[in-house]
Amino acid sequence: MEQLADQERSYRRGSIILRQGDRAREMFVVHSGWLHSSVVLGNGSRQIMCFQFAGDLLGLSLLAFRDVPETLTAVTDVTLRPFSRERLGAVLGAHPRIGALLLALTEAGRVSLADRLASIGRTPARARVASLLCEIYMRLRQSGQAVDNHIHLPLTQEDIGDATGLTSVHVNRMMRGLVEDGVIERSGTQIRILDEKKLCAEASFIDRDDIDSGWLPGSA
Amino acid sequence: MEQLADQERSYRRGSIILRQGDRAREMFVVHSGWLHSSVVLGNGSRQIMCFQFAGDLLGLSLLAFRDVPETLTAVTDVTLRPFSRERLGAVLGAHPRIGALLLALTEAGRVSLADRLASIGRTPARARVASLLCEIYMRLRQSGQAVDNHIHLPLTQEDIGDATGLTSVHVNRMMRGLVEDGVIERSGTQIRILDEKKLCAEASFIDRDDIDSGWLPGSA
DNA sequence: CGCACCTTTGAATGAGATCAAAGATGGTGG
DNA sequence: CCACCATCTTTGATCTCATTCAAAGGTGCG
Repeated sequence: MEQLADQERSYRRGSIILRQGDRAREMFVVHSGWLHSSVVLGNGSRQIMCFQFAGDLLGLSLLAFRDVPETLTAVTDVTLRPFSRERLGAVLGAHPRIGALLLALTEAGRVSLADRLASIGRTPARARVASLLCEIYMRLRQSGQAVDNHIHLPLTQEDIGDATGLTSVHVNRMMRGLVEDGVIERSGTQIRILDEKKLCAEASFIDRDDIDSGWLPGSA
Repeated sequence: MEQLADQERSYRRGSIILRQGDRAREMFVVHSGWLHSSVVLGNGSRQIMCFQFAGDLLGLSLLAFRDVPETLTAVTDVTLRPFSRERLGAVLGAHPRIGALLLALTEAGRVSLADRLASIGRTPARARVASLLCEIYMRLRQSGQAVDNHIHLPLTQEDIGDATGLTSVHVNRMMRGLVEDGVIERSGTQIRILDEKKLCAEASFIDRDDIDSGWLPGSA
């Protein structure tokens, strides 16, 4: 399905792949590594919207807007496979099923963003941090990147703050609290989930079903 | 394009069209009226995600999930035109262009949600209220429902609070402040934008381009 | 006209921000 | 291999914005 992409491209940790406001050229499939998309506001503060892992699609906003609405930053070293809008258009024309599948994926992304919005808008700091950890943990586990309740979290507390709408100082206190209460364990960038149930409960975490593709039109 | 829908259905102001957690049956096109989609968390608080007006699509999450993730509530009396997933699937199979267009629309919805997330996560109360007013005003104006800088806002301050992550008490104080500073004017559910520039500036409002559909595959 | 709901206002409280500075950590170059 | 420097984490004190609680006006619908 994703032979539509060109050859791989590599970026260093910290690189900016797309900058908000730039004219968009292409979209990407993540081949390896972590990224996040964020918005920087007039007052200089940053809101991280979501994190992307291997297999995720980047820059689909190009489908709707000429100018990139969100900055894409590499959290770790990454490799991406770019593809153009025209190429995607051709594929969609030939394979309607792929269009429908993309539609479902995008919609799932929207729901995930909505869940984060509820977390930030309506829960206290500790729940927001728990929610972020929970979401990342679940996603990594689903793609086999969580071994034994144990994940690699290459984010600074500043990053976590920008994703949860908190200051890094307060993130520190909340994480510390989660450790003290035996919910998680930390050493460096490694995190172990000691009490998944409690973590999910504190986060008001909603575990969404897997994507349901039974309705898709027949493949062409 | 939207002959795929069945006959119109009417709902009273305050009705719940879809309830989170229910098994989804169908999607809708808004024919007339206002709605909003929201999530209620375990602690009883509610986060309103977005508002829908005539022409908007409802319940697309059915494309990805069996269970409805967000509650859909009628803000005013509304009329909707339902359509099924299978019907949409058939249309997509026959007209890839429509799939691509839907993809662009959904992506635009995602970006709009991201803008709200930035507002709630990273701006103070007054900016959040300004941002919500700004967004609603722009959307209504685009669909010709704003006459002379003047809109009908059928929301309680509680609603506005649930959309901005604030309490209704604080929303009241912020709105009052905007009035005192000559940014808006209110009487009942009517709102007049006196200083659009100032409103946008306070809101860190980002006016997105119109949707760009030049790349779509040829119609079938 | 009366009742339900919404808006407005004030005072007290509290969660999270801000400011500042002292430890850790790790990557880099010598 | 070690030392150094930049970056990140941790901690404390103080401040402030927003919440909470409570009660008094408005408004419109039945």
